[in-house]
Formats: sequence, C-alpha cells, structure tokens
Amino acid sequence: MDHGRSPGHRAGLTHAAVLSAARELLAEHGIAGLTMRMLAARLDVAPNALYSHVASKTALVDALLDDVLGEVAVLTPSVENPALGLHQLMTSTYDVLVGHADLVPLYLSRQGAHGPNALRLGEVTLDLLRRAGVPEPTASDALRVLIVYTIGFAAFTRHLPATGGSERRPSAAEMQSSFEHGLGWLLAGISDDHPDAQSHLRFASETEPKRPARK
Amino acid sequence: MDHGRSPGHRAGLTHAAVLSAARELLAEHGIAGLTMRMLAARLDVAPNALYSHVASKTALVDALLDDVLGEVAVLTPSVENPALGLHQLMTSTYDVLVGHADLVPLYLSRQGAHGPNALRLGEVTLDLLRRAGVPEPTASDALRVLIVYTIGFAAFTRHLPATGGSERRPSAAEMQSSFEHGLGWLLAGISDDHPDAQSHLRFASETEPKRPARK
DNA sequence: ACCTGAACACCGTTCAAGT
DNA sequence: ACCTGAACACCGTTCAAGT
Repeated sequence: MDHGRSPGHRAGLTHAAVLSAARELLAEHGIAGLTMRMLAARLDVAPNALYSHVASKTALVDALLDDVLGEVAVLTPSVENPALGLHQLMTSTYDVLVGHADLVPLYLSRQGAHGPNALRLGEVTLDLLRRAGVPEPTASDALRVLIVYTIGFAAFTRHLPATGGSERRPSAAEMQSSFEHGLGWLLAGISDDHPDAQSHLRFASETEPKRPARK
Repeated sequence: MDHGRSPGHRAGLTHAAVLSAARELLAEHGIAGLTMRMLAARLDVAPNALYSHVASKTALVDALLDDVLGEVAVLTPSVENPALGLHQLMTSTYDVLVGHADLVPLYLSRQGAHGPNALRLGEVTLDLLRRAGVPEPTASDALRVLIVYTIGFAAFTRHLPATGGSERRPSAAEMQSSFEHGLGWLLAGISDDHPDAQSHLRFASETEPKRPARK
C-alpha cells in the first residue's frame, strides 16, 4: 500500500487530514471500518505514522465527535424567545448526532474528554435556560437532562431496545417523532416547575416549523 | 493455564457458568477485562472452548445485559396506582443499569437483540401506561421516551458530557437526582397531555419514598 | 518533526482433530 | 457434544532507525 516512500520522506499529513479521512471511513464502512490500520491504508501511510498527528485512537474518536458537534446550528442567541431557541438547539443536536449515530456509543464508552464544541453547546443551552427564567438549582438539572436525553435518543435511533411485545422496529421517522414528543414533555415540565418563567417552554414545540425527514 | 486436560476430556462448562464468570470478570476488571480469552483463562479452558456454549462475543454481551435486566424489581403490578408503579419501575431499572454502566454502551453499539427480560420490562411499562389512562398513539411514544431516557442516563452516570463551562464532574448522587427530576418532568408531561388520565403521573414523584444513595 | 520497518502483545474466531 | 492445539486474520501501539 505505502506508495514508494523511503523511511526519511514525509507524506504531508496533518491533524485535519487524518480527521477528515476518518470521517470518510466512518461514513463508508461504518464503525467497524474505523481502525487505525484501515485509516493508514486510506492515507497511503504506515499505521504508526498516524501517531505523529493523533495521540491515540480514543483521542481520534473524541476529536471526531467534537468535529461532528461543530455542525450543530447555533442560531442567533434568540434573546427574544429563549424557549424556542432551546427547542431548536436540541433538535439540531439530535439531527446532527443521528447522522453519525455510530459515533455516540463509542463516545459513551470512553472518558468524556469534552471538546470545545461540546462545551460551547453546553454553555449556550445553559444560557438559554436562564434566559427562559429557570432558576439555578433547576437549570443544572435541566441541562443534564436535556443533554442526556438528546444524546441517548441519537444513540438509539438505529436500534431501539424492548419497545414491548412483538412490534417491529420503529423507523427513523417514528423515532424522530417520539424524540420530539418527549422533548416537548421535558420542556413543559421544566417550565411548569417555575410558573414565573417568562414564557412557557411548551410554546416552543407548538410553533416550531416542521423539519423534513432525514434522508 | 488449561489444567492438564487432554483433547477428549470435558471441563463441565454450561451456558450459565460462562455467563456468571463473565459477570464476575466485568465487575472486577471492567469492560476492558471482558475478553473471550480472559474469560476462558478464568474458567481454566482454551479460548475456543467457549464457543460450545456461546455463539459469539456479541451474543454473550446481549445475554449478559438481559441477565442484569432480570434484577429489575417488578413489584406487584400496582393495579391501584399505575403512576407510582411507572415511577418505581423506571427508577429500579436505572439503579440496576447504573450498577453495570459499562455494559450499556457496549449494548448500544450492537443490534439490539432483545432478551426476554428486556421484553418483559417493555410490556410491563406499556401496561402501566395504559392503566394510567394514556391512549394508544401517545403510549408508544411515552414507552420509547422512558426507555431511552432511562438507559441513556444510566450510560452517562459515569461520564457526563459537556455540562457547560468548567464545572467539575457531577457525582453519582447528583446524577441520580437529575435523573429523578427529569423523570418527574417526563411523567408530568405525559399525564398533562391527557387530562382525563385517572391520576396525574406527577403525583408519583412526590409520594415516592427516598431511596438511599448507591454505594 | 515526520515517516518506515519490524515487532510486541494482544484480539475474536475457525478448523481439524481427539474422546 | 465438548474440548484441545494450532492457526488465521486481524487489532492498537512502541521502538529503533532513517532524513
């Protein structure tokens, strides 16, 4: 594989190139195809050459997920309607993660070394919660709940466990619909715990425009 | 390792013995220690001997998780108070899964070949939802949402991502508290969608006795 | 600093035997 | 049917070189 290159010559790899090739590999061959050796082969490089640009495979996966998280749409801070902004942010995160569902379980099994994009999303969410009038002890709970709920649902969109009885596997569209229902319940519950909130979060799920089903 | 045993003699393994040894291995050495070869070594057996009792490693993991799920307390069907039964069932599931949090991400990454215990839990949950007065299109959504929420939270109890800013890692007790808050929001939201429900699910989270923090 | 060659210490799984 | 011995086709990672 390694195109005629003697020990001293370099291939011109970069961290970004490795990351980008990893994303392609993941998209094409799924999670099973994402190995250091396959990645090296795709880059026409010896397997150990990758370690000049990536500390380890787990570091690669962490970087990969944060890279994906960078695609989440963080619209104008929605100062006027934080409730709607909250709903939009979670659904956008859900959409992006579903597009790379293989990555989530892999990320779950590691120490969550959170990248800058993940941190940014957490901060934006917390900010929206506060603006919606949710006071501090509850806001932290709500942040955790929303994150876990969204990521958990994204991880499950492919294979849902035990939906009871002999029912067939729910489609991606059904999963998205269930996700949206549950998100509405959560946002309503958060808001109902604090009736002095400036606007009911429940409002968001009703005014949100329909998204097209994923390809 | 293999105690003097010639090719023809048997070691007396059973499916249950393999499964039990796998649980011990998981508890002692974590997820990294759960390999077919380590498992064989612990049973004083050649690695390939396991394949007489287990089809593959993924089948082992599936069986392992369903075995764990068998520990979930399914109390008297709570005919009188389905709302409280629902809350109790989810918290029990959460507690059990948190005790084996390593298993969940591994389970997520596979095709969810659902064992009998998982199916039973799904059916019991759905039954409770119906008894609580939740009509059918919503009940399926609620079932999915509750399952995903509970399993997702269990998977995250060790490493929570992006709780925003530079806050330190939440403790297990904090995670449990957040889980319970979110569960209350969900149950309240489900019940509020159907005001004719025989009893507000919200009621459950208020009458539920305190559980001791996990060891 | 970046890359190669070779190797180490593992994996899950299969195949041909033995009783 | 259950187990061993040996092997296959992989892994991630390290170490000593080369330029």
